[in-house]
Formats: sequence, structure tokens, C-alpha cells
Amino acid sequence: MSKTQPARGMRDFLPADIRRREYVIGIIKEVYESYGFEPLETPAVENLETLTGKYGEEGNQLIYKILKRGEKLEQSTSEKDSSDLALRYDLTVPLARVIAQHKNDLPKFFKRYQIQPVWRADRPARGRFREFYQCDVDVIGSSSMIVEAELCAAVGEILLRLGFSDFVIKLNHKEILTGILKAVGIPTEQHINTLVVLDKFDKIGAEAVAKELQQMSISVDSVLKLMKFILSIYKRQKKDLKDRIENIELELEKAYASTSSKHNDEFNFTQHSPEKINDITFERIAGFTSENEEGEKGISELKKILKFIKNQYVYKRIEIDPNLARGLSYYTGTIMEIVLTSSDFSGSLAGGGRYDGLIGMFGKEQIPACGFSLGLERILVVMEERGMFPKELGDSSADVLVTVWNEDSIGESLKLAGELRQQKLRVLVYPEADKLGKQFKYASQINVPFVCVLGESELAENKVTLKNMETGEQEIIERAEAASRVKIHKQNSQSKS
RNA sequence: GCGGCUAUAGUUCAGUUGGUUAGAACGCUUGAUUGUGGUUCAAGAGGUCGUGGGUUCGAGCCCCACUAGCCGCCCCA
Repeated sequence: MSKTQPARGMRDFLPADIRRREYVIGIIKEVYESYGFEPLETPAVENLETLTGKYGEEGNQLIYKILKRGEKLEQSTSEKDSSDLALRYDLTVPLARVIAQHKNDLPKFFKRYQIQPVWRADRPARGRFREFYQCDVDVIGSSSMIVEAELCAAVGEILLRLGFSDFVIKLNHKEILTGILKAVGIPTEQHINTLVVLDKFDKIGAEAVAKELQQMSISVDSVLKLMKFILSIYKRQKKDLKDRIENIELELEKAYASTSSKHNDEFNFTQHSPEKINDITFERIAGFTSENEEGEKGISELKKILKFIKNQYVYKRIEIDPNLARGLSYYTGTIMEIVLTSSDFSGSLAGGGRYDGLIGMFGKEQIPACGFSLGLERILVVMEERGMFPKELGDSSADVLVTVWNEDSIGESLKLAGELRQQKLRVLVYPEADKLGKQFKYASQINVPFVCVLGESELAENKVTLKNMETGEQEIIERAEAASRVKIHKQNSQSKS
């Protein structure tokens, strides 16, 4: 017997799974639509060259490539020319391709959402699969920070409506990162690699990051300055780790035999509002980058976002984090990520940013763009674990089950079912002339609230027996009355929940 | 890609220092109940013990490899 599991990292979705997925997707669509976003779908498969070179080195290796077909595959002489197509890796690059292709058919400002699976040849883990859905929203054609503000508001609203109360939207800016690295004296050509290492900071720790940076032949002075800055930010993010970090700081100073004075952190973060904390963060960044051009630009853009969003609920969930760096290489401005503050899930629920250069890679024209991507699977994993789904999702697929008495009466049962369906009820006919007991048992298993028995005596009198499976009550009623009974009950139980 | 743990019935798991015929619970099927589910009672079906090799008189148990799953790391939604 061949194995019945789906391929590694891929999943079958049973009806109960689909109901939960559709519940979440429904809310996402509703909110996106309410912000005026329009739906878009693109093919699962893209030309390989469309995808390569857009995601950085790590991303490139995770692309699922499709072998050439037939004769062409046999003719291919190397691994390199054996593949010309690939499964899409995200929804942003296909969008950029669509914009470059259909620019004239689309409005000047194009707001689109897209909810489709993407594929990555990654190692599966909790909340991480090889085939998974992303729910993207993007705004094409505007470089205004209004876009960022609206995206944050929309995504924040979705999470709230799903019942999340502990998320934080982290914001950073590519230019701030550039400004910091510049201020610290790291040469431009090292910036990308440095950011990759820096992104690991909270995973591998300060010492390991410092070591890796040194291996990249970045000067001790630069590394030390950089680490000090990062640590000063970390102190407010993870108060409980403050002591540990100070120890690391001391060790670092010892290790690099630095004479610079110990960072004096007189600001007590626990006593201040998120707003105040963000202000302090801005001050620190500004001070650190000595107000160089890049730092200035990044700060002013992030400040605009905060200003625009000030009257929205999500405002207090926004956290400026100059340590946030994201892997995808096409971001040019704002960088965004949503994380949960509780410790039960460490990955991000959503990520995004501004990519003003990506569309230009497909056409002559540079068009500014910015977007957010919600990770449906991660949202579902957390909601499942926290029991955040409404209980109606477990309800039955039908309102009433019609029994089958014997071979001769099958036609009558089907006719009755048709009559009930005319009344807009979801009706299931038991698919065999089984013993009544079996038919009731089945109805009970699949949670159908009513069973409509069409037996010998009912047929003779043109009546039906209607049984409420929850209460066990049953009565013999006029055939024409059955539908309205079920409907009344259905309305009552819906208004209760 | 790296490290650790695990793999026995449909599911969750027992299985003693290696010793005859591998168990339980739940689920499933059938019956008690030829016009009534959930409760109860009785019976029944279901296993090449992940795959392959090795040690041994003898392996579910010990050793090796492979595969898959879980956790951590890297990376990411």
C-alpha cells in the first residue's frame, strides 16, 4: 500500500478545517473591501526568471522549480537549463509583474488584495508549511505615507476582529538602517550582509552577532558602536532581559578592550506610554545617526505615519523598532512586521513594507508601491491553540435530514427534500433505505438539528414526523408545515448566538 | 542545512532485564431495539510493531542506516 500522507509540508483540509479557514478569510476580505481594495488572482506558476533575484540568496534556494517538459528536458545539458518555470514564492512579485504588464488597464492608484497559496521549499515547522496562504494588501502608485497608515489600520482591524488583543505592529525604515550603518562606519557594500546578521540579534545574541560581524572584517570600533546602539533599544523592548544585556555589554567592552563610557540609560521605559517610548526611540536614532541624510529621511517618514494614524485605534500598538530588518531584498522604505507579545508564538503574523523599485524591474517605469502580507496559517495556528473560533463553525452542513422508508418511497423522500429546499433550507436525504435507527444515528453524528421522517403512516396521511434532535421532541405535522417549523427554530438559535 | 526527541490498531498510548498467541481506552461494525440517535449492555472487526539491514537460539524491546513526525537553531508568513 502506498502511503496516504500528503507530500511533506502540504496539507489536506477537511471540512472542519475549511470552515475555520473560510471564517478567517471572510473577515479579511470584508475588512480589505471596506478600505476599497479590489481582488486579484495570478497563476500558481510563473516564469522562473520572473522570480529569481527578487528574494535574496536564501529566498532563491527555496523556490520550487518546475522541470522542462518532454523533449526539451531530454535536450537540457545542465541543471541550469532543465527548468524554466516555478511556483510562486510570494504574491508581491507576481503583483509587480501584473502592474508592469497591465498598467494602462489599471487605475492610477491601484489598491488590491490577493488571497492565494504560495510555495516555499522550506523545512516545515509549527505554523510553517511548504504550501501556505498569504493574504496580501498592496497600494500601487503612491509614495505618500497615507498608504502605510491605511495598511496598518486595515491589518490591525482584521486582527482585532479576529479576537487578537496582544499584537504589536513594528515599524522600521530601510533608510534608518542605512543611516545607522553609515554612522557606525560600515561601508555601503557591506550593508546587506550586515543586516542579515543583525536580523538574528534576538536569536543568537549580542556576542554571536558581534563575532559574525568581525568575521566579515568590519572594524572593532564599528561593531562596538553598533552593538551599543542595538542594546540601548533592546533595553526598553525586553525589560526582563535588561540585567542580562548589561552583562553582555560589559563582556563586550572587555572583549573589545574599549575605553568608551558605559551607556547611561536613565530613562525608565516601564513608566511611559507607547507614544512616549516611540519619541525616545526617534531621539536615539536621530542622535545616533548624527542626523545624516538617510536617518533623517527614515525618521521623518515614520513620524508621518504615526501622525496620520494618531486618531485610530491601532496607533497605540505601533512600535518603532530600529532593529527590525526583513529578509526580502526588495524593500526600499518602510519595513513592517506584526508580532504577538505573548510568548506562545514567536514568529511573525504578518510582514510587509515599501518596495518602490520592484515594479521598475519589470518595465521601464518606476512605480512606488507598499503592502502588507498576512500569514493565514500562523493566524490559524494561534487561533486554534487559543480556542478563538466561534462555536457556530462546528454546526452541521444541513438544517434537516429526510429519512428514506423503503425502496418504493425513495421518490417521495426526494420530492419532500425538494419542497424543503424550495423554502431555502439545506436538506440532506439519507442515501440508503436503511433501518431508521441508522438514519437517526447518522443525523446525530453529523449534528443535523432536525430529522424529518417520511414513513408508511406519514405517507398515507400526507404528513411528516419532525424530530428535534437536540431536545428529542417530535410531532406529526402537516407536510407543508415542516419547513416553517425548522426555519423558526433556525432563526431563534441564530439570534441567540 | 544543523542539534535533540519520537515512530506499536482508525486515534491517543501501555508493553517489565530480550522469552510462547502484542494489550488498554476511545472510535468503528453488529446485535439487544423490524418506526427513533446521544446513555447502557453484549459480541466482533481491525497490527508485515515506520522501512531496510545487523546482533542473538530467540527482537516491539539492543545496534546501524534510511524515512517520516515533533521540538530547538538558521530562515521565514
